[in-house]
Amino acid sequence: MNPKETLKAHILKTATLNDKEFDYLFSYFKQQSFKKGQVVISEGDKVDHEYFVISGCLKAFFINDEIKMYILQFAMPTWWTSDYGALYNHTRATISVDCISDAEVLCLSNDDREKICSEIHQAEHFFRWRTNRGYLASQKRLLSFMNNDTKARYEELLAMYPQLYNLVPKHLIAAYLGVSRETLSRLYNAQK
Amino acid sequence: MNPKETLKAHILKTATLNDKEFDYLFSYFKQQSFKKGQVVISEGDKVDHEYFVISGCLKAFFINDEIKMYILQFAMPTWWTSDYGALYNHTRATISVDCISDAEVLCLSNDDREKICSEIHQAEHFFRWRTNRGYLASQKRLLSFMNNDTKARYEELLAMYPQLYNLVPKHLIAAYLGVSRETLSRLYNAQK
DNA sequence: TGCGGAATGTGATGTACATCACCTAAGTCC
DNA sequence: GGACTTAGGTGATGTACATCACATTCCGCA
Repeated sequence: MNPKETLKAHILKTATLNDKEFDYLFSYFKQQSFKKGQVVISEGDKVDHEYFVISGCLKAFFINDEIKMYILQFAMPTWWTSDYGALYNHTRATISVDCISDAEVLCLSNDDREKICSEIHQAEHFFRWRTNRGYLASQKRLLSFMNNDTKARYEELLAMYPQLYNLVPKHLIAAYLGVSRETLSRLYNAQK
Repeated sequence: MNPKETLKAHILKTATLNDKEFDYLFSYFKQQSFKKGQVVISEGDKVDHEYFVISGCLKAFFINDEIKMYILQFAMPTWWTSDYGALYNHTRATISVDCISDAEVLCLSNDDREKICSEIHQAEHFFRWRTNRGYLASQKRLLSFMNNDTKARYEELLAMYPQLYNLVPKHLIAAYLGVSRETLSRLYNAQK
């Protein structure tokens, strides 16, 4: 499926737009290609776009003072990613985004999103529901963090996204789970 | 400030509604009073309302298999609370909500919210931004969980909401931080 | 094709936290 | 106002994880 059809199918799941409206909306998106390892948003950047993933896999991550990385999100096809804190509050990026594999994305500016949302009620409806799903996912992950040990969270992650096992190096999985790579290694190499 | 004015001021911060539109929107809210300890949503309930806090403090929490409680949110005046997962997906409550103190709330059904959102574009706009803020807060808390130790998270919480220190028993603070009450007690009673 | 860096495995050791057990003080209810 | 419950403090002990150190394997690239 091409980028336009992918986005269309994605949006029509939650909003009702006719072809003309969708074409108008789509005209604000720019397609971009990235190579594996390429940086999309770097800490300190001015952030004014968000990204809809067509193919490949990106990661959104935070690096703390001790140069330790925590991954907030693996962004797979049909997922959206950016530093939303910086995007909405017009502050510099604290979250970085880069590419785990070659990737195709559709890119939309914050201003254009707000313009579309104010012009097309159903577009605003779509973005409300998209954020909603993100909120629920984040809350679920928070609960899992408090309630489950590392092993349970690891199995939960792989059950939800089996592709990650082959696609993503283990030290990045560890950075998503919030444990050291050594601990993760010991976990799934335990004899028992 | 009375409930109606409180809600109005809250909504007008992010949306543009004239008096007639706001009065119409407000007509869907029902006012409710709760006593300290009273239960608003109990695990297993059918959930069809969300709650806007006028006064007092509620908590939204999860209880795991070992009867350990984790607090997702302390809901203070002008905050919204519910089991949003259950509310949006029409499933039974896994999150419970009850009152830490006597409380006044305005209550809105899921159906009515969706009706209002489809009728008034600016209402949809408001609810998009509300969810947005929730999403960003949740993501921030997730990062804090991965990056900071308990002491730092405790100080972060009290710096952000100083009222909690007197309003909320310490074992509930511990349940919010995701540590045992013993650990929290030792933390701030340490001599050094 | 072979070199250098990245990814991964594994042992030794330290530490933050949980858990259990028990104690005291402060509500709260008939 | 005494009895019972709830909040909170503190010691002893166990454990899941981090950290450091080093070995090994993999893999892109000049």
